[in-house]
Amino acid sequence: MKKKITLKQIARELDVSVSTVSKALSNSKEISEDTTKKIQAFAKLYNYKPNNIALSLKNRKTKTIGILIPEIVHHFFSTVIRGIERVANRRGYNVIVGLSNESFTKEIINMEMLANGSIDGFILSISKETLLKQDYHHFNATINQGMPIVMFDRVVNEVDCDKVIVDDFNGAVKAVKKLIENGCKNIALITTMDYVSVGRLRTQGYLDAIQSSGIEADANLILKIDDSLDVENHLEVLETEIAHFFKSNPNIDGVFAVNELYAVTAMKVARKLGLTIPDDMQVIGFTDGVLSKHATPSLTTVSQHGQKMGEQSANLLIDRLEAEEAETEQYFTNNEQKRDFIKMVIETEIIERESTK
Amino acid sequence: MKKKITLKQIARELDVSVSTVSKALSNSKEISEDTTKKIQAFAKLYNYKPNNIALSLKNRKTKTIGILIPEIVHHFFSTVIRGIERVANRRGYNVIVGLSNESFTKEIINMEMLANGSIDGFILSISKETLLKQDYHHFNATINQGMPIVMFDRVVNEVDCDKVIVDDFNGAVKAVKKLIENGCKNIALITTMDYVSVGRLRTQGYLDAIQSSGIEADANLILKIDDSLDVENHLEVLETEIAHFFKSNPNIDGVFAVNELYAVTAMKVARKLGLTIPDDMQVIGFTDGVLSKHATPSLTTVSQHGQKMGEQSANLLIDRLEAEEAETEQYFTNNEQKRDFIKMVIETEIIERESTK
DNA sequence: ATATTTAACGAAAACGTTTTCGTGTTGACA
DNA sequence: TGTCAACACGAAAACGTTTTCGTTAAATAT
Repeated sequence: MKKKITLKQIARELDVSVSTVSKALSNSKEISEDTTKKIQAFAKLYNYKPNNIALSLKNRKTKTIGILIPEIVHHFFSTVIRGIERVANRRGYNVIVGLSNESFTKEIINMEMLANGSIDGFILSISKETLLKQDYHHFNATINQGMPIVMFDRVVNEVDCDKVIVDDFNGAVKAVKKLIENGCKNIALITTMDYVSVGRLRTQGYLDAIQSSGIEADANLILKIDDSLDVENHLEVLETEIAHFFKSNPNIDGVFAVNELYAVTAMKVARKLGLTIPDDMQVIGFTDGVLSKHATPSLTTVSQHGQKMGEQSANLLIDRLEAEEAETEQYFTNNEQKRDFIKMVIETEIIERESTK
Repeated sequence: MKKKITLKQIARELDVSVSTVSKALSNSKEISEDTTKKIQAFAKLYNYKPNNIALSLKNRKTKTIGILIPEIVHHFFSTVIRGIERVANRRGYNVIVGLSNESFTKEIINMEMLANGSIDGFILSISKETLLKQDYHHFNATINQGMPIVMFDRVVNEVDCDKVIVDDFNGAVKAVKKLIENGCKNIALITTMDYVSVGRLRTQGYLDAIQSSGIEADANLILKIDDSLDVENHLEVLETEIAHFFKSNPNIDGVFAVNELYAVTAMKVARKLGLTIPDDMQVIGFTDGVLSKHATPSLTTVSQHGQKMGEQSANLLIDRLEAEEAETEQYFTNNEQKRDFIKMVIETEIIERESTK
């Protein structure tokens, strides 16, 4: 077992000082060509690689960014991570992930665990419980300690930071308008409770699209699902609720659902009730995941481009980190020329598949 | 902006030495009750938290484990991560993830990036390209540097380390036997190319189950998909290949697929060909993901318990890390009492749903 | 009164780097 | 021969901790 070699060991072995080794390895012209070659050869032979931790301590930056998300077994979030990892890696950063599991406490614990030097900045999406409590002090606290945060998807006005969101409102409008164009007269909405902002925005988009088409919104055509309960045997509850909903409103000929699970389940229930899709009922979901692509019939969805969100978030964060760095190196700190916080909106796109005409 | 406070600053402010502050905060009885209280109060007021990087450097361990997987937008892998994160967090560790994207080179780059002090050990699943090249030197190299590795799912005999695998062979056997019990006479296999070990094992299980039932294996009933190509417009290729396969073998009444995508696609194609499931054809897939659960009809699958695999992997790794630690503290190193490498097998389980009788 | 213990604290090393600032030796030049 | 660069290298500080080993003064024992 050959433990990793350090500068000190190289120095001792070659009978030079640590500083000489360090300089030689960085090709400093302070060191003679002879010794430089000798040291570099030795270093290569023993596969020397500088210790990241020591570098982090010295440079006071870790070159890693922390991701904090509610859940990882979730197509949307994993695409976002993929996007983040992609640009992070390209720009020389690592990513460390924490899962809040939708819990306020775990969110805080994770943040504190990572904020003590392990990372240079956060990219996160707020947990449901935190949104419900509306307690955002931990975000502001870490920002105040000088650690930048980028929020994506589930964001909140109470925190001042860069944000990357999808245009939930317009996405919903687009979807509902498509249903209207396709001839739907009675369009239902299947949504979540209001405290998750994205659900709320999509609901507003639905209402707006309906009303702007001269149709009168009918409260009976809106089904709100409480998903705060146990997720596992949630499925049957969901099916029976939707079944009941469809039976009480037999005139429904179009459905807009705020996520793909609701949409797919709606299709399944409709089919069981003897309806054919898209002839009797057209369905559009939000979030373009595996389910949408492989359901039968495949589902028309509003794509939110998770990977792109991740990439943008990472770029925003790293841009800010490197701006800070440049600023620090400036002698005359030109009056706190801070970049303003950016709210980036990722446009949605409708992916047409078999569930609409 | 209140930057994080350090021991040195506390010491200066309170006019004591750094050592005193450190000791007071750890409740050393070397320090008088008065000063201890004073220091602790001050530390609390300024929300002092020790810097993780400094601790890592001092202790020569980072309390974080590196995950290296081929892909994250993949239900199985994300459940594994969830499992890892769960026990890692419970046992005081963070996780840092790298994605190889099924590429040999990215796998190496990621390993080298993390192996230089950033983590204490690896949990990984080998990329397809690496399996194809059969070049495992980078794994052995990092192991030789004293960094423990746990491999899961896609493992390989050439590397000596702890491994967590699912019983692919028996899982396949179980699935095929169930099809036989259910009356299937001509059972097809849809699988991948052989170089991914799990695919090979599942294929062997299929063959074994068929033969042990007295049926003669028919090479025509095996469809091998080459998934090394572009994944995105892979779907249509997949569908046409399966359609062609089904048409040339109209007698097929049972299908075992080595992953859920193949299984769901098979169902879709079968349906288009006018077959009803499970009456005309029964289908069982491997890997219990979202697709299986929400397909119509829902898919009977062999569950590989990804989260459990993750949990076991993390426990194996951390156990080894802490064993090493204990060993280091021992004065009389009792003759390299190393724990042998463990190969843990996670039993599969058949989840019965609508695609079988 | 002297010796010894104890209490309470500080100095310094160590973890592995990088970088600034010497310092000694050489050679060139006046 | 004396002065000064240039060259090649080393010492030390710094990043933020923890821990070992003093050190001083007071308290106790003899």
